[in-house]
Amino acid sequence: MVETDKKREVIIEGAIKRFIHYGINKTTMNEIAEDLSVSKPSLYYYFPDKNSLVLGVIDKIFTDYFEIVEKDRYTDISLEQRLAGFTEVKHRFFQKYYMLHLSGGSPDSSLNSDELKSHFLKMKKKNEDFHAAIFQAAIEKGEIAPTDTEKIAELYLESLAGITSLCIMHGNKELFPSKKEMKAMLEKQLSLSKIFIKGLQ
Amino acid sequence: MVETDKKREVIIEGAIKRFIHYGINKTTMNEIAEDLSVSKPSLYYYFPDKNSLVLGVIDKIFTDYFEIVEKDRYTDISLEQRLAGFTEVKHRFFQKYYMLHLSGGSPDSSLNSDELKSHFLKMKKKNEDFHAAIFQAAIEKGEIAPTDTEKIAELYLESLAGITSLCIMHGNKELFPSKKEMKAMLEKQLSLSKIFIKGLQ
DNA sequence: TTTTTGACCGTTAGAATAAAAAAGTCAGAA
DNA sequence: TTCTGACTTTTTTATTCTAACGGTCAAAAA
Repeated sequence: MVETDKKREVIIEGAIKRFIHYGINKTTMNEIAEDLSVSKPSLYYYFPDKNSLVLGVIDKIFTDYFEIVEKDRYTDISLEQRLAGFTEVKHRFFQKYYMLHLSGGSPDSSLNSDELKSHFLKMKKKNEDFHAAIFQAAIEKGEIAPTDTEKIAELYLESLAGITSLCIMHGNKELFPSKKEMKAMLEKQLSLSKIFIKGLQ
Repeated sequence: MVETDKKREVIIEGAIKRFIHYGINKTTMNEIAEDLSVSKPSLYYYFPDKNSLVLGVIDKIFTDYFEIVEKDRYTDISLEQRLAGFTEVKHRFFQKYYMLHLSGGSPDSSLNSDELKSHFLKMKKKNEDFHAAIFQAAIEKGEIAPTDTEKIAELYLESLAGITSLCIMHGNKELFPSKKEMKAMLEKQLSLSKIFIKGLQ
């Protein structure tokens, strides 16, 4: 039913608005329903439970992310430029969806259910595969030396994610990292990315 | 009074034994006193409060750490070997003192007081300076290209620390990361360290 | 038949309180 | 000067309670 999918989309977008501002745990199904001027049971007609809705939200966010990075996949730029671009995209998403605590290490971890965690790991794997393909292409172009692209992609992404993780934790107990911290974080990630690529040559 | 310092040392070592097993927050001053067969007020004679004792403990741990790495400072080995050695030392300390949650990002963060945090930052700075000097020496030897050693040292250490941080968080809610996770973490750090150095050449 | 809803139920997260245990103090003994 | 038993104050933990939340259902609306 295409009509059903449309409504699901509307609900997901409504949920995202709340989630971005208040976080997943502080957003109730009632609030989402009221925002959309429908009753709570309507929500439950389209999503069996809150977890499913959260899953839909996360899936949408990742779909959006992959859509953007896929666009850049076959552009003719250097590996360094490409990865810098991806880093910036990730950074934008990190900022926009910060309240959803998708980067893990959240104080009130929103992703408690095994279902969500497993889906999250799937997305992580997809991203690793995507980056592995990027590295593979770079090898074929002679930009970097041949290596185990899967391992390198994982290491590369975890190194950058680790810096994000540190930023979240060292955040002085504020709800939101400051603009300054955010900027410093991005710069560190770009520097590291640059050095990392050079180290692969 | 040298006798006083000796006693302080004994108390610190007793505290460490408890801290290693139960963590800082789950260790009481009474327990430390009983272990040493003294009364609680005796402890308070040598340390004005628990924070001071914790500070003493942390200071001792860092002193031990720096003592080890300083030894390797002027040995005639490659930068890669040297940093790999340091990484392994850090890893040993991380494992040994895991329950103290010195790497931050602890669920029950032991380091709440500003005094402790500031001391911790001092140790971090000292470690950064130490590594900056290592990088400087490597530049002078022609092992790596000239750069801003302070920035690079910070980035290098944070990259490795980030991996530790991810390891702690993704730890499946167990009290202790498994041997397997620990090994994987160390290997990632060594790989990253290697690539990082190569990227500095 | 598909979609929507008001009214309802069981569970849970959070506030409030009480009880326990911990940190920290002090007069005085060794 | 160093140490202790007995004490007070503060913090942590356990408990209770309640409001709010997630989720359901019979029935109405489309």
